Amino acid sequence: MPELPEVETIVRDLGALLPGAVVESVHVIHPDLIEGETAEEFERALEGRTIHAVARRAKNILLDLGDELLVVNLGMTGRLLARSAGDEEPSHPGVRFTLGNGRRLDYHDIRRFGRLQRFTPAAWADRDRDLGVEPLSDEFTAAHLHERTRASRVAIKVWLMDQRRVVGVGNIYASEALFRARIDPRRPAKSLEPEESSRIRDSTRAVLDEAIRFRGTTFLDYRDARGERGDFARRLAVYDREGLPCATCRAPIQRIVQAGRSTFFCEGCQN
DNA sequence: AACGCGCCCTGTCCGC
DNA sequence: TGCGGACAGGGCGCGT
Repeated sequence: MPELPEVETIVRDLGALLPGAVVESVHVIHPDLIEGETAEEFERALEGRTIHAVARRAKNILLDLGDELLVVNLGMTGRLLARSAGDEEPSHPGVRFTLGNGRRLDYHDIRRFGRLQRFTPAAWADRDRDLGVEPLSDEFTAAHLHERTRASRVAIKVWLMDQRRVVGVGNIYASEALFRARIDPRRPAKSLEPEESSRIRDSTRAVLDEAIRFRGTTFLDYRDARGERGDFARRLAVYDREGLPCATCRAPIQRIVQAGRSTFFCEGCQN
C-alpha cells in the first residue's frame, strides 16, 4: 500500500503533532503485529516513554524515543492515526497508544501485513544497512543508478521495487516513473544506456515529489495521519488504467504481471 | 548470489 | 442472490 509519498505524508503530519507527547499506556489488540517480542513486553517497554521526533526511512515510520526507536511498517493496509479521546473506534484496531492530554495514536490494519518493532540504535543501524538509497537524497544520482543496474539482469520495474537497491518505490510509482521515462518495464536492468538511467532517475524523483505534494495516492485503503485520503490517484498516467487510452498516444494501456505484481505501461510510448 | 515464487490476511469485485 | 476466483500501495523466507 503506502509507498514513499504516503509514508512521508504521514511522517510530516505526525512530526507536527507527536514530539513531546508521553505514551501513557499501550494496548495491543492483535499480537501478530508486534515483531521481536511478546505483546506484553512491547506494552510494558513503551509505557511512560516520550516521543521525541518522527522520521522516515524507506517505507518505515520511525518514532524516536530517545535511546530506542519504534519502527512502524504499514504493509499493504496499515494506518497510523493521530486522534483525540472522543474520536470513534477504528474498524480494525491493531494497537492503541494512549498519549497525554487525551490524545491517542491508533494503528489499524485490515490485512495485518504491517509490523511494529522496537529497535536499539545499533540494531536499527544493522537493519538500515540492508536498505538501498533514498531516491530523494543527493546520493541517488544517474551515475549511481546506472552503475547498480549494470549488475542485474532482472526487469527494470522489478529492480526499482527492490528495497535493497532503491527504497520507497512500490508498485504504483514504479509503473508511473517508467512511463514518464519512456522505458519498457520489461527491459533487463543491465540493458539500460546511461542516458536512459538518467531519465529513470529524474522521473522517479519527479513523480515521488509530485505525489508528496498531493499527499499521496489513495487507491483503496490509504489514509494520512488525520484519516484523510491522498489526492494523487487522479494524476496517475498508467497505474490501474488497463484498456484506457494513453494520454500521449491514445493507445490502450497494457497490464502485465511481473514478479507476481501488476505492471501498467504503454507499449507504444515505452521501449 | 541472484532471482522467482508462495505466503501472510481481509475485503471487494466480477463472472457464472 | 450466491459463490468461487482473482486481485489489492509490502515484505519475508524458501528453493533453485
